[in-house]
Amino acid sequence: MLRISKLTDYATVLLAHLAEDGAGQRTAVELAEWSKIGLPTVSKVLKELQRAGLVVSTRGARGGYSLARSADTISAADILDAVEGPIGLTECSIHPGQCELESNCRVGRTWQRVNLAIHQALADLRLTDLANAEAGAIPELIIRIGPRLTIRSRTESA
Amino acid sequence: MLRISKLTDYATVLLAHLAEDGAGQRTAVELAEWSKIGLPTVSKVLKELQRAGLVVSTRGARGGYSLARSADTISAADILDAVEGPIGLTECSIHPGQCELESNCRVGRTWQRVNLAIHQALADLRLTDLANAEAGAIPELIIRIGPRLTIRSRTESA
DNA sequence: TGGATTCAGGACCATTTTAGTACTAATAAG
DNA sequence: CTTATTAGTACTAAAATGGTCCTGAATCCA
Repeated sequence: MLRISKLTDYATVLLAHLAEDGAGQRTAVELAEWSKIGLPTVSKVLKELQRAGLVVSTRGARGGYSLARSADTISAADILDAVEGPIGLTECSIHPGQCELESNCRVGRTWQRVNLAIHQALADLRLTDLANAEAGAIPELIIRIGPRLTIRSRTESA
Repeated sequence: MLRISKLTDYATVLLAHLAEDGAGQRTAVELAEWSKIGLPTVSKVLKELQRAGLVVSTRGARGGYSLARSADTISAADILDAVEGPIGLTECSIHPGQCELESNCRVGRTWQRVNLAIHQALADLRLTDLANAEAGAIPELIIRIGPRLTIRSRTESA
């Protein structure tokens, strides 16, 4: 099934920590120690998040990273886009017209719509939700593609 | 953003063709010529689909491949699972407990639920839909994660 | 001013994954 | 028996991924 990269996963872990009450500013070293992720890797991820504008950094002694805006204005889609770039589900999601198969291909359009739908759903999932998962902040999660069925999953499985 | 592999894309193209009216049985050679995908690759994909039970094959002269069951009982999730295996969005979606970060990690559970939701949504997207995308067979596509927002996208964008 | 701290920007490498190929064996038809 | 066609598997090449390292730039503080 679909996968997010480890680096994206790290990014969400780190951002969720920065989003905790009064976390304020943290250095890469602190975040690495807390998360048990290697320092160089933590640095790399944070640098990418900085470029994407999700965190702000201050250099020098007493520097560090903090969220660039409030946790409920940062979405999972923002994080994905920041770390993995806007990679589509299929080649033709990003570069339409470059696929030789397109003449025969009836499935491309559908994949593009699936891609869009997932993206939009993730845009509705906020860092606040990620950070407070166990507090039951995500009471339901619905993904529906096509008119037939709706699946609901309540917080505790099922 | 999330990505499906090229092989999975090929699989949907090929299956969609097999699902067309009266397509019946086709050889790997025919499918390769029609789709413009290389023969060895087509063969590889079809073999995987056969192992997964999505197509049936007959060997020997006059052999070939055809759908194992009707196109509306084959879902996009079936195809993904067949070609890519049940890879989760994150490591801990598949092997819970093997991640050193889990103690601190508040985000894992959420990703697992996103993973599940996407999977279930794809289970509702049938080969019939993929094959007939332009006939408007997918009037709406809704993915919702979290209680806040619902996004609808009608067939012709937006 | 100079040293210490901390981030920025790359280059770089190792490993894994993905895509694609090739070869041999098995099965079926005629 | 010959031809057509899939099954299985091993293999290779290319790309993506994860992770490291080094050098430079900003900032603080003594």
